[in-house]
Amino acid sequence: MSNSIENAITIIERGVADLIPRADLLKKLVRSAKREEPLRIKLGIDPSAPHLTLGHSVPLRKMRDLQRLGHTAVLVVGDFTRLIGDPSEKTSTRARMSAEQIKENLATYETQLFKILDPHKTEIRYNSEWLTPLTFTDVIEITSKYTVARMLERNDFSQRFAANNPISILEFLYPLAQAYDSVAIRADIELGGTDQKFNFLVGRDIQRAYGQEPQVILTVPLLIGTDGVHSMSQSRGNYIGIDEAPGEIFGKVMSIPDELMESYFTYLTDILYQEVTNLHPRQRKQRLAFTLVEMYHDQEAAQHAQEEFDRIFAQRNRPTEVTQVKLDRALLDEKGTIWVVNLLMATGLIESRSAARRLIDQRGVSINDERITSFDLNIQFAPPLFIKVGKRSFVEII
RNA sequence: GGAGGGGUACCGAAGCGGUCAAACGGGGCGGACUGUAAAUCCGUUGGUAGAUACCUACGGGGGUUCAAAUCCCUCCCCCUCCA
Repeated sequence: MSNSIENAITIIERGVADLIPRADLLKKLVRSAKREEPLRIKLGIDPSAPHLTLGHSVPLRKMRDLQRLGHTAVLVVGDFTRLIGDPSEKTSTRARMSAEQIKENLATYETQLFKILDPHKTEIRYNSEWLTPLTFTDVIEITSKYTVARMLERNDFSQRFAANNPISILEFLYPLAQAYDSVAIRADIELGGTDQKFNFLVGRDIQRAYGQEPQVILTVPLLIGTDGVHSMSQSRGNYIGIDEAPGEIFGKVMSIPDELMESYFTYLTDILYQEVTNLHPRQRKQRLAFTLVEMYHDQEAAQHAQEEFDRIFAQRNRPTEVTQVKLDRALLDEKGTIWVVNLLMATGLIESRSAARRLIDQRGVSINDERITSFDLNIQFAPPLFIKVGKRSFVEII
């Protein structure tokens, strides 16, 4: 075996959870090298939320590795499946979406995708392209190639079946549809999170049934979100978007539980965790935050974000830049004063007057660095008024 | 087709005529402590009200009652068992 193939395998295997079967990958790599034909690597993209998160970046970074080895990324957008939704899914994560919604989300995807991927080696395909034209006859043919028993091999299904929880027929169709995607794009490798393993395996079988060589399965671990408990997702709100502002990314990273640092370093950066274990946990996390901001913005932004962070949270100073909100002068009385509650509402940071009162009661509000202790208070309006709500929200009223 | 169980706030789950804006747990938010970490402790978690009052809320609609999340009717939805 040539050095370059060996080298490629090493790169591909780094940070991977499953590689099934390894021998097939080898075979494909060798053939690809010999024929100078790039492998087609499939990665499913779910258009259900507008941002790409650090969670998505895990398989995307793996994809980038593969691109660097010369292979082609084929991103399959599940627009068809999204249009249909899933009746048995109560978490609403699989709710039906309109074509417009999907389109809107997708519009924001490309620039985000190409922060990681090489656009010249990327194909973006929509599965409605080949799924929509299928007839019922076609669908029946596909279903005839798989059995219920095999479907029930999926953990999720078998558990629900055993617990007498409903499984809709449609859910059986999803893995088949996804498998058919692999047929349609002639995938050599399918890449994704470990939760996709079963679907990927179905893909192999269906490809075989259609006379294709089965794809190799490459899964990466699911990244735990900022809450330290559940995998990162936008519906859960425990995510960090790669298109978020530098300060946001930095702050969110600093708030992740320490236990997450190793996986974040390993799956999100090129830094080896062993290189940073000697640092104080706070320094280590700071390094992580800095690196991630640098990756998705630039070094200057990272520097700035770090300084701001220290300024606000370590030294408890005001941030250098604060959102400014112009006060509607009609809210002022003849004496030029304004009721605190109204002032807080003007910041746009608070949902209701009741919430504003609560916040004041809980000593969570300060104006010009002075803590407000009563909501029965009129403030002399001498702009700018610097208002702090909670630990991390600042507004300047002008 | 038949029998039964259920739909309560962000989630889970009590309540089953008044004392219910609704116990309890989780989550969220605020405060203390800190490394905006974790853990811990305290508070808070419908809206309006310059606050002891009002309005909207317990699947939808209608009714009984001085009074309903709680009783009745009806509709919708979910689950289980039998066929």
